[in-house]
Amino acid sequence: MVNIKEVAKAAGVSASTVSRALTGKIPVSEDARIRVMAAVEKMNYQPNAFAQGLKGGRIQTIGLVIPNVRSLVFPAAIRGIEDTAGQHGYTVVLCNTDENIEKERFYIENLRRRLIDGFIFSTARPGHEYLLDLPSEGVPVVFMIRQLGKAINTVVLDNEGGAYEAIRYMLSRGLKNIALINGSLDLPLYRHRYEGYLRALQEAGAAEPADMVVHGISGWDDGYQVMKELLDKGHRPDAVFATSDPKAMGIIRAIRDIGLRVPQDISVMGFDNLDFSSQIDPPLTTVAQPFYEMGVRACRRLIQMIEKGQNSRPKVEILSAQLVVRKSVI
Amino acid sequence: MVNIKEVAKAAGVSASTVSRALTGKIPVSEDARIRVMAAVEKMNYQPNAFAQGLKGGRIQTIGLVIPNVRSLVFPAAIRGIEDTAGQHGYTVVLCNTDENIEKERFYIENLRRRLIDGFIFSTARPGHEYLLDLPSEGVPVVFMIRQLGKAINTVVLDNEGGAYEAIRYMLSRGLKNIALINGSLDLPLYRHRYEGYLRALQEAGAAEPADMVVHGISGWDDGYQVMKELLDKGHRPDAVFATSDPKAMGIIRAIRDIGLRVPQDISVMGFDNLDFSSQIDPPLTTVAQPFYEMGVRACRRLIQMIEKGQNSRPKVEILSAQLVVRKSVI
DNA sequence: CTGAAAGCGCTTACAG
DNA sequence: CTGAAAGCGCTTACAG
Repeated sequence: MVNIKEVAKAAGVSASTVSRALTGKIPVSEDARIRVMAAVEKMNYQPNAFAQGLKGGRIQTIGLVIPNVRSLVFPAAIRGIEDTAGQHGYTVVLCNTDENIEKERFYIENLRRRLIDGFIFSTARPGHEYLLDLPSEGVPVVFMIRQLGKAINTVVLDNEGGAYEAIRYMLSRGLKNIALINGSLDLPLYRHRYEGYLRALQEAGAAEPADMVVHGISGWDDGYQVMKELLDKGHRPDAVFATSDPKAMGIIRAIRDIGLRVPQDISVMGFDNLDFSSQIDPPLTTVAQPFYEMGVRACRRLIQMIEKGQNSRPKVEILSAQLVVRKSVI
Repeated sequence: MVNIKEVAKAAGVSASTVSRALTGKIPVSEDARIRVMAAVEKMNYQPNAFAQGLKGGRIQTIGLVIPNVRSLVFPAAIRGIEDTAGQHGYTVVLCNTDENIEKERFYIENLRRRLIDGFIFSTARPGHEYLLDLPSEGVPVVFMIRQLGKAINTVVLDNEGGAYEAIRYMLSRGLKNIALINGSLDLPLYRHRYEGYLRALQEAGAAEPADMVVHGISGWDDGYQVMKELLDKGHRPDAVFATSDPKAMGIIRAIRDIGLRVPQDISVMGFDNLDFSSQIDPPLTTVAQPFYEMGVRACRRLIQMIEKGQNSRPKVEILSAQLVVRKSVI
């Protein structure tokens, strides 16, 4: 590959001038600039990123740390990040941690060694407080989807509001006895969905049906299992609020397995609006998360921190959820 | 971050010796090695990857170029790649091209500038023949899922065999009139599935039902649309072979929309075995692709090429498909 | 086996 | 505005 000296020679200037013309921070005569640009163009010169990185410059790479790409919530967010990164000339390194703190630490060390410019984490949760120290070590960090305190720039959903609207809608449809099948309360996002559920119930003067409120459920198999147990115990809620679309899918299967219909006998509300949630039977009524947009915002914020520095107080950006009415709620 | 000189000082040796002790290619006295290792450990020294890269070493990063992470076939393959890469100390840069050749070229240039060690492409298709030149420019390349000739190391599915088995199974269930709703014949993988379909039909002495064979269909919306048209025209196949699970989902919706049942009235066979294909109603009978395994193999091969060089002829590795019987075929 | 030195390809303070 | 030089942190051929 052609280097800066060859370009300098071709343009009839010094390497310094080529560098200055290219970075654009230090003034260069118009004449020199034109000759350099012509040579760069002609020779298809691309500065060596290692040399630039070694000089303490940015390498224009960000690390994206998530639990698992196979979890259906992440692909859209990844696209948002990657598209935005690409527009700014950045590249994205993908890391899956499986919620495993060892893997997470490994990736952080490994990536810092490469002097990654910054990180986006979707792995924040209790036990991962050491992530909060990264900024003080000079590493720009943004949290996305999941949060952990307020000391880090964060982009999340209004989980409380989304759940609240979902329950309000179900109540408005005449549904009264609404079970909740929720994820782990370790994660604020599930805690907030629970709080939204409770608020809507309270406002309607309804009591929490405590024996039909289950936390710590994840994915369709778990969802199927817990719903089956509820049904086996004789519970017959009017509706179930599943705080993720996969759980909703398992729940629908369990309901049908005992010969009941969705939504005629039991309504099911999901949460996420995954790409295929419109395709299942019945098409899922659910709360949409703007995953792509979250990715875009998280990435923009990170790049801004990388390029302009963190000059203001960290901000927790909360995006609105949106109810998507389809056919799984009566 | 601590650099090699500080480690050298602490260990009472020269930087050269530290480097040699660490890389391990050039002999170092046992005594020196121990002192170096102790200092490295104590100071938590990590060599600067830029400096190493600048010296012409490997940067231990591979570029993964796919059409779109949101396409449900990729996440599992990505995990296979990333897990394997991680085991070897490699990091994965993810690039989405949306089948757009400009984006693809942009990424290739951008990544080569960073001296990526090699590429895995899932974007091979007619029009992308320039990818075939990469190896001659010294860039290790592996194709995964999609192939383009035989000049590149490739990991793909036995698409012909998978389709053949699917049709054989349907025939064995007494299904005769089997429609085909297929993807674009531009891609060898769909061409091969078509060939498998034809072979099974021929062997059974059945003719190709030409007016119920449609190519160029992609995704559930397309699948829904084309099935609806077929049905509207009065076609009533015994079964439909959809060459992807998303197409199968759209097809099932279309069948139900006109009041027919799956599989009692029309059976539907998918292809892919996506994570959620067991969860839909009816649970999808389909042909499983070992996506994770394909990722593992592709990544292993690439790392081998990076570290050992391409010393043998390129190989096209063909993995077996497996029929997964569930409930959408009678 | 070991150290001093050169050099990878940039950027930037220094001197003009 | 411009060039020569230093230096980022490594690795490795060179000399011993």
